[in-house]
Amino acid sequence: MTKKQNLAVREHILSVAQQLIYEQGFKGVSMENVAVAAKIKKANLFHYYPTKEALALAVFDYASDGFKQWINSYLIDSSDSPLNNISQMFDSVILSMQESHCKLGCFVGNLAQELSNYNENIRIKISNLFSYWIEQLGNFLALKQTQGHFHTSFNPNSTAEVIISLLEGSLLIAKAKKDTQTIENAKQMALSYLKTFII
Amino acid sequence: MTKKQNLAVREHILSVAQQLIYEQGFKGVSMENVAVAAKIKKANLFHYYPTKEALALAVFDYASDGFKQWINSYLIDSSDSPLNNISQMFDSVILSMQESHCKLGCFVGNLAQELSNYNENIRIKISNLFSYWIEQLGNFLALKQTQGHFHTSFNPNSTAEVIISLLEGSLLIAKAKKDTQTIENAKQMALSYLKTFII
DNA sequence: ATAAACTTACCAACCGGATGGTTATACTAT
DNA sequence: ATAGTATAACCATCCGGTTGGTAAGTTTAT
Repeated sequence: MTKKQNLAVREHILSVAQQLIYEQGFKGVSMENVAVAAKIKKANLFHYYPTKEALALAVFDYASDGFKQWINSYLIDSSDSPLNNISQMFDSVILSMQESHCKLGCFVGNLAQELSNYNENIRIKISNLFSYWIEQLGNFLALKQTQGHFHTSFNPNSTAEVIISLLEGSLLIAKAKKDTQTIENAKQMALSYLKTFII
Repeated sequence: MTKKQNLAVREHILSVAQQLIYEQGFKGVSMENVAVAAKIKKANLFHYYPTKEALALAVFDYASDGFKQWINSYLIDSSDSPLNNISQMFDSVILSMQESHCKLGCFVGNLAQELSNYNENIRIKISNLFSYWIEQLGNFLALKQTQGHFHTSFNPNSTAEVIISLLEGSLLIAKAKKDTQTIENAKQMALSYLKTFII
C-alpha cells in the first residue's frame, strides 16, 4: 500500500534548487541547471517534479521551514531587553550578507519581488510567509508589552510589520550598493524607534 | 529632420520597453516583446539597440531621469513642516500602487532585486540612483536642520537612507500581500520617527 | 519460495517553441 | 549617390517538457 519513495533524492534536489534560485532568481535558473547541480539527469528531475512550477512550490515550502526556524530562533523570551532580540536578528542578516558578499539577500524578499506578479500560487505562499513573520514578531512584541517592557501605545503587529519592511528595504539597498552599512543604519533606526516606547 | 525622427523612435522604444520591464521584469521581457509593443520589427530594434543589455542600460537612464524628477518634486523647500514632504512622498507611492493594483512597485527597487547580482553595469547605475535619492533627501533634511525644524542630533544622510529603506521594504511587502496598508504603516513610522527630532 | 506483476528510479534522445542576434535586401530622403 | 531606415527570412542555442525504454525494488499469486 505505502509506496516508498526516494525522499533523500527529493530533498537533495530541493536543497540544490534552493541555493541556485537564491543566487540567480527563479527565472535565472533552468531545470537543466538544477539537474546538473544535483548531478541527476534532467528527465529524472522531471520524474520527481513534473513542472518547473511544481519544483518552485516545493522549494518554497522547503525554504519556508528553514526560514520559520530562523525567525523563531530570534524571538526567544528571556529576561534581557527585547531590543536585544531585534538587534540580534539584524546582526544575523548583516553577517549572512557579508558572508555572501552582498549577493544573496533574503530568500523570501527576492522571490516576492520576482514572482508576486508572475505566479499567483507562489505569491500567496510568499504573502503567507510574510504574514507569519509579522505575526510571530508581533506576538513577541505584544508579550513584551504585557511584561511591562513597552508602553501600550503602539500596535505590536504594525510595529512588527514596519520593522520587517525596514529590514527588507535595507537588504535591497545593501545588495545594490554592495555595502551592509545600510542594514546597520536600519538596525539603529529600528532600535531607536522601539526605545521611544520602552518603559 | 531625420535625426529628430530617429530620436523620436528611440524614445518611443525606451518608453515602451520601460513599461514592459516595469511590469514583467528584465528577464520576463524579450526583444521580440519590445518590438511588437513598439510596433517595429525586431531587426529594427536591434538596429537601434544592438544588444539587450544596451537597451536595458538606455531604458535605465531614461527611467532615471523621470525618477529624479519625481524625487525632487517632493523635496521643495517651503514654510510647511518638512514632515509634509515625506508624507506626500509616501502618499504618492501609495496612490500609484493602488492604481496598478499593487503590481508595479518601484522601478529602481524592482531592477535592484533582479539585476544587482546579474549585471554589474546596471548594478552600478542602480547603486548610483539610490545614492542620488539618499543624497537629495539627505540634503533636504540637512537644510531643514539648519532652518531649525530638527534637532542636530541625527545624521541627515543616514536618516534619509533609512526612510528610503522603509519605503522600499514596505513596497515589497505590499506587492506580495497586494495591500497598500503596509506602506501606510511605514509612512506612520517614518513620520513618528522624524517627530522625535522635531523642534 | 519464487515467478509474475507492478511500481519506482533512472536515462538517452528528442520535440516544438522562444530567444538573442544576424544577414541580405529594399525603400527613402537628402 | 548614399546614408539611414525598414523588413523578411534566417540561425544557433536554450528552454520546459516528452518519449520510450531499461534497471531495480516491492507486492502479490501460486
